[in-house]
Amino acid sequence: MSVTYKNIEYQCSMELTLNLIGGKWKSLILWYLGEKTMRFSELRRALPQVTQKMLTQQLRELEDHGLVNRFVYTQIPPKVEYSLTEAGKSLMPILATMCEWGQHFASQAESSDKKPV
Amino acid sequence: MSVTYKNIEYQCSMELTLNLIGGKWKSLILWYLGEKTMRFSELRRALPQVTQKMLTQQLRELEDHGLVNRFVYTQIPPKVEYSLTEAGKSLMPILATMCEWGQHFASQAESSDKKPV
DNA sequence: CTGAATCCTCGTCGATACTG
DNA sequence: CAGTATCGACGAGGATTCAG
Repeated sequence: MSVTYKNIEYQCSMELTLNLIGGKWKSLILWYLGEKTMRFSELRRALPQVTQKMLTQQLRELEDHGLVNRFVYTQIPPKVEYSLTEAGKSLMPILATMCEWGQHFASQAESSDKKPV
Repeated sequence: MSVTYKNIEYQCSMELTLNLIGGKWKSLILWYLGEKTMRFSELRRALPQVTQKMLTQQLRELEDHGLVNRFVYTQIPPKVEYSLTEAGKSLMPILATMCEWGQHFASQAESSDKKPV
């Protein structure tokens, strides 16, 4: 039942998965990278509400967990491209399912929230 | 693309889903309740590492989000049973998939982490 | 352009004590 | 049994500045 990753033990492997994608912006980052490889500045434009610090941090963690590839072009000005690893790609169906579920849930909630006035 | 729930707007409905199940102990609680209805004290025993405060808090949130039913037996001593709503049950396949993915991911990582000494 | 480093705030969570 | 209330520690995360 329990799983260990990076010296951290989880009661259930589901917890591990949530930890990998549950970062504040990770799911969105993965989602964008799922469509195409992106440069750092592209991601910044795509996610304006994410501070640079957080974007860098989340990308580092994703890279560290082997979900994202970081490719540096050694040149001036610097250019860095991010893309999904195979592990990252294998996550996409889950994210897609969560996307659908969330949409359905929200529309259900909306109709039941609309109490008669 | 964006979704609103409880007056909070998410860029993607996937974020909403993560918010609903991403609480520190929510996934585990849902997982247990997925197998059977449980009393508060049963959950406590099943999740010893969760403080009573957190357990109550997470259950309240799950209930508030319509994922968990709370049924109070009006008696002395008190008895409260928690179970999944239909929405909560519909979440189980996602949790199961995350469980499998996490397990697979961990075993992959393990083999590649074992660097030759 | 892509980052690292610092400071500071604010929410989360654990520990503890109390209640119907 | 099933909570609520309060306090304090801790860390995530934002704003800003500096660097290669």
